[in-house]
Amino acid sequence: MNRSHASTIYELAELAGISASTVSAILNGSWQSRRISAQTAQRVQALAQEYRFAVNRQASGLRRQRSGLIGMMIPTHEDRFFGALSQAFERQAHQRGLCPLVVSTLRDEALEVETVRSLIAYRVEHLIVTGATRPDAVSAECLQAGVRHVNVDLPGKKAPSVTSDNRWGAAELARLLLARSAPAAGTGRDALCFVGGIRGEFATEQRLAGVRDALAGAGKALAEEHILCCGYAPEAARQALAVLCSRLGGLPRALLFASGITLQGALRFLGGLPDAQLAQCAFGSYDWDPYAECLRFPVHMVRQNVEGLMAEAFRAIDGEGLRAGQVVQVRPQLVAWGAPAAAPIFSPAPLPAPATP
Amino acid sequence: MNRSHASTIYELAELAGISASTVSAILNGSWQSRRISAQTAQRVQALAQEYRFAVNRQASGLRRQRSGLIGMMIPTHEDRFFGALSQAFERQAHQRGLCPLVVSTLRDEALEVETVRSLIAYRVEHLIVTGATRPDAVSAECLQAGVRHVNVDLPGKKAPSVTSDNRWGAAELARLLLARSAPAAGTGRDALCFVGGIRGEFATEQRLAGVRDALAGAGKALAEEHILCCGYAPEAARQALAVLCSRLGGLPRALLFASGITLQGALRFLGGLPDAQLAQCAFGSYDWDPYAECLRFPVHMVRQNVEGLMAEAFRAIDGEGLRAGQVVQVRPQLVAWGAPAAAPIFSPAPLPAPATP
DNA sequence: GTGAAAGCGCTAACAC
DNA sequence: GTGTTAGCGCTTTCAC
Repeated sequence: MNRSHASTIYELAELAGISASTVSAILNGSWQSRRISAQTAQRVQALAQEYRFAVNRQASGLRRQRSGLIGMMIPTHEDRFFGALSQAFERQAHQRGLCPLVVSTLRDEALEVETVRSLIAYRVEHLIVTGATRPDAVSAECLQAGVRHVNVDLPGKKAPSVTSDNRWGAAELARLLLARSAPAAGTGRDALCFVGGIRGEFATEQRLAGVRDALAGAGKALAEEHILCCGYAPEAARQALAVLCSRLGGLPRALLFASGITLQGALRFLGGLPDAQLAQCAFGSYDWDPYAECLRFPVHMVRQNVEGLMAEAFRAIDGEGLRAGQVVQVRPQLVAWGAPAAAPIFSPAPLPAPATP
Repeated sequence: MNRSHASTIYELAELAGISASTVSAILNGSWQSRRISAQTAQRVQALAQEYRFAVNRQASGLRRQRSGLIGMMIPTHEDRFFGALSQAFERQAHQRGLCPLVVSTLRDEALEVETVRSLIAYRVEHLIVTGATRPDAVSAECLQAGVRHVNVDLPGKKAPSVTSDNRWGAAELARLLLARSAPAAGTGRDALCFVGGIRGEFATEQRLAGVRDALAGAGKALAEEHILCCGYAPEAARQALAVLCSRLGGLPRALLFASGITLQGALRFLGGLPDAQLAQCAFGSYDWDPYAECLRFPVHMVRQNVEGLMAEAFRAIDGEGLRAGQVVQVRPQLVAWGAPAAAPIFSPAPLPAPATP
């Protein structure tokens, strides 16, 4: 054991002149209850520090039947919402002393199942499933393996679920869009149109319900031809919007995008339009993006409460109340364009004395 | 073993009426070389499928001395560049049959070291370290543990590194900004200013060097007072920009932002300015964001080659040539504003016959 | 206060 | 072609 690389507790024990079981107790914090002298404990800890000794978590996990891992599945890393969710997840996992495992599944059913199997093989203690296309297929795997889990964003029937209060959020946003846009009576453009998302999917249908609530409150209805659920690919959104506009003969009175990705795709089309045309439409997006606050035209947004969603998810994992199939809704925040920025307008002043270099 | 939950290969073996080692060989693919009959193999595979059996990777990892895990550290998930990098990482890890482990370290030195220790404890086979504030401290841990690793984005001395070709990219961008902006001779505003990043940090200094190259080519120099390295927090960028403008008496001729995050912060300030003022300045960002293509004002961008960076990183991990301290540069792409979008402009036409609903 | 020893679930060398 | 067996590095009961 004279190499500088003590790689097992046995080697470390030998260096310290004590037994492996004592070292083990010291390194995993159970030494107090074993009444090991503070002196030996310190000596071993110093030694471990010096050799940068890292306990083998595979071995300890195997023995203790606890991996210390917690998993999260997301559709993609390239999305602000899921990025923020990952960050909140990591923070809370860390707080509980668990090692977070974030994996993306690209909204692919087969990959979702494959991934959950892999996570189970590594014996994750819990799993948070976000935006799954088939949450119940994922749940089936978890249930078989006895892994406690929660759905976030998109709910399922076989596990507790936490979602954004889509209906409320969409209704608020739609009301705002109506208030900020002018009727275009007589033209084919006097409509609020919904773009993006997937028909039949929970979040989409809830958001549509919210839009209907808002329209009903204004004595209007949502016609089928004003619903363009083209999925979550940016290019599909661009195309759907182009078709819509050529059908209507211009932009509708208001556009509500189902997600940040949808807005992103729509911008490819909108970016090419002259300001005069853009001014005829009120834009809203169910998802928030800092850049969208500074576009050429106003976009109102709904910002999901990421920390709130994760907090509820962890509560569900702790077994606090929620049962399979139950859904907790977390209210998002309406970010009206121009309202919160409050950036002090810079007023050109006579050149002040230059600050000393 | 009459519960429906076979959780070890022993239970599965009993169900199949054969030995555990045979089951093991069948499940991990080594059965061909053990000349196990295709028949038994099929039988066991079917059984495993039926019971959704998942081999315990902690145990197999322990035994084989191979965890099957590969780690990646990133500063944050809430960033388009690192999000894209994570996605590319996952794809390539998956391709090699490794389970990807992405963890964020919030540009915090202590957290970086803590995290790498944790990953080593789980016995990751390799590690990709991106945007680390102290890559060499991370390397020290890896070297001690014998974990092969690469730095990406920010290089280190103790491991091979892969970075964006910052100097080239920044020079191209700066040249474009000069070409797209008008001199403001005689005023204090006739300057290209650099905002964001950290003085002394590799990427920042390289980008500054690129800017100097471009300026030199135009017979100009970069004055210290036009360099505002305020770190990577959006709010700091907003503030730095506000101070700069009140010092100069307006926006400078051109602004080059060190990162997407910096641009994001700057927008909080720029968003409050009237169009006339914005028109006096050319904007550029070293990082790409789809939203930024549709702002009220033109922003030119440098888009890093994420797939290329990861491909080089994996090559380095495979031990292909690179030595500790060596740096490979991957050339990014210049995205000039207005150039690539090519979104067909919608021309308002007489309302066409409505598509059948 | 500390050590010896069994076993977590798997793999691989060896035996037949 | 398949089974037996000895660990991988750790934790934990029990013994002293």
